Amino acid sequence: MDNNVSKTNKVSLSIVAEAAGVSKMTASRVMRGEGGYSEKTREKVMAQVDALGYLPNRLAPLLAGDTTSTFVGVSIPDLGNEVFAQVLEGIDQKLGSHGYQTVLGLTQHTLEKEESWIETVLSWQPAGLILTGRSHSRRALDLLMNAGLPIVEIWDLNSSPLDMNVGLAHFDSGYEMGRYLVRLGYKAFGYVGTSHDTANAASRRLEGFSKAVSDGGGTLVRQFCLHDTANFYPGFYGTEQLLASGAKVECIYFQNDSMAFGGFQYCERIGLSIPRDIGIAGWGDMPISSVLRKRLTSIHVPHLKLGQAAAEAMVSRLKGEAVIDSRDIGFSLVPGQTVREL
Amino acid sequence: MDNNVSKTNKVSLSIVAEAAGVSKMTASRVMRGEGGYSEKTREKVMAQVDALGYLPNRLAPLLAGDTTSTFVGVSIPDLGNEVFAQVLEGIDQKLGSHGYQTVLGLTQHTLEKEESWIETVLSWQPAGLILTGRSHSRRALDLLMNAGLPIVEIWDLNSSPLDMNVGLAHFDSGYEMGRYLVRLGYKAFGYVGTSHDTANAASRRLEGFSKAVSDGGGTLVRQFCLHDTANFYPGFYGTEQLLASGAKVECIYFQNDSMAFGGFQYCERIGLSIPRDIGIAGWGDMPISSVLRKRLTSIHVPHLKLGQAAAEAMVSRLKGEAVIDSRDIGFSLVPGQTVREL
DNA sequence: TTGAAAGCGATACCAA
DNA sequence: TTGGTATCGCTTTCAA
Repeated sequence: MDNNVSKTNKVSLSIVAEAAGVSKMTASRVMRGEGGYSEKTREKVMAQVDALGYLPNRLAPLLAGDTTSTFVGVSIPDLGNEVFAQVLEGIDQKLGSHGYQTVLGLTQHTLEKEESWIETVLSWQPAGLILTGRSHSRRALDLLMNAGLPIVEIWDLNSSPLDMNVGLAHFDSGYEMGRYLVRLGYKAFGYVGTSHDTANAASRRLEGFSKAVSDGGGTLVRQFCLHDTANFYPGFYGTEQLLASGAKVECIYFQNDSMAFGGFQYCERIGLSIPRDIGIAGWGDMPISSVLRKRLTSIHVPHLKLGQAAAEAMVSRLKGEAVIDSRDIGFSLVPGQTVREL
Repeated sequence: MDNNVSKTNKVSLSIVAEAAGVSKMTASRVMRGEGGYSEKTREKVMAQVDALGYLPNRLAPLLAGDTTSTFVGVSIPDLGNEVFAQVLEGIDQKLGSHGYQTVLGLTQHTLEKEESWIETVLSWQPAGLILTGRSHSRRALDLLMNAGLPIVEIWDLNSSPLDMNVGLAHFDSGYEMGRYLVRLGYKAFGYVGTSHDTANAASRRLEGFSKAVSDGGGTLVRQFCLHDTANFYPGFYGTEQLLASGAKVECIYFQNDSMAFGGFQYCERIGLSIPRDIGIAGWGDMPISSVLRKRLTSIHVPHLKLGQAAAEAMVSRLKGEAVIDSRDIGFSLVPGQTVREL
């Protein structure tokens, strides 16, 4: 009378056990291969596993609280910015190689989206969380504290992380670029970037840059922050706006290389020669730079490695190994050919 | 750093209920706001929810089988190819706006990784799966059949999808480009792409292109498939190899615009003028094209929309609404300025 | 080497 | 408007 043909052809462990003529427990032991059964039993069970296409339900042991889950929540601002795509790729690669899966959350740079994503993902009992950025909403912080699971905050270097931290000193990278450009003799600068919340890493780069410029006696004449993704076209368009504003700038600092390339293209389009007429500096040392005749003056950051290091920190912690709380992934200046020489 | 959290301060519904002096069921009703309780009771319960920082465990109702989960597995080949990053962004945006979350799987273009990811993700009872590509390993197919949940296969247009399908006719898009270029008078072609499994969409574009070329009396003189990501540098390097091989080509067809731009840069580097000396055609009408003085001759594909449409199909199905099994997202030829004129 | 029973957290169902 | 009980799939604990 009982057609086990219910709409979901769920094959559970007890069905397998029954078919194999053993108890649930025995079947469970065989599945986990932890010993305590005869070879003959193993064969009987495995035969049914294959025949029925049994796939364990990992939610059950998780509920029972014996195990910790194998997925890690990862929040990323957006994927239109190639830099974040690379970080995510690094995270997922490394997580995957250790048997963990990525649950993605795109926050679009807003703390509200991050908060609601955190709430949802937490309700699934993830093993841990990897979050981009150091600032979180009040409620998100409460949730995170309460959850008490491993957290890696990436991107920014953070002297007082929630838990673990992998990132780089954005302010310093901006400062170094500013100092470099001032030393080359530039005095009047422009900036083109995108604007999200004010507390993001790009703003901190700009702060560092700005400080270096004023420390060196130069001026940040004008800055344009567009409401857009930090990609090619906004760089192009932002540069158009900057130059059209009448600001006299000798060199433009961009949020990243994609935007810098967009700006580069705009400058050449209107007949400016680079670096003769105007200097261009980016950030990230992104892939496009490798094919340009004039390599972009930029800051090299190992994005993929940053993601991998974050995932490694998470995995180590989950395995109960010792983990360095904070890791500086570093950066280095790439002189390039888009600014004048000394 | 204190790990007073290791014991997981599990606040369960019964703890909340007890603290509020009501039964689990009453507390449950309040949490779900489905009515059937007094205002006073609601207040008592919510006060404890706040005080204890209670967060529901979504795994429990899932286990009981009453609900279907709110996460969708999404497999993507890689994120180094901007095109896929956009598709993923479209998927996650749309999924998120309907309360679903993305569980990411990067397959690195291998069926084996896809298979093992499918197995893992299935064991968490996802609501559905969105898979890139039409080909799956034998075992993956078995798993998918057995799971019996909604599946959207994206990227390729597929006349016999496992379930639902959102994509475009890659062969046709290659054919259209080939025909266009032949009509412009080109006879000898080269191709530069990346090689993964042979059954992927890019190969189908190449097949279509190749057919159009021979139909039009032209020749595909040489093709280079690199083991790399379809990004700028491989396009640059592949073009170098192609031209160094001594093949006489008048026009090069690339796997996508990123590679095409890399090739463009190589050609100009060695003094070739485009399109005077050699023609360049890409695919995808990717963001970089918007800032180039000479827009790339390409095929426009609405990547973000493709991702969104896939997520919409999934959500509709999950809501029990009628869904068109197969959706052609379309493409259109972008003439550009990197090939000769008629 | 095997099995029976309890329990994880939440909800459906039925009772009061 | 409330609460008790069974249940989902699996593992732990304790017995045989």
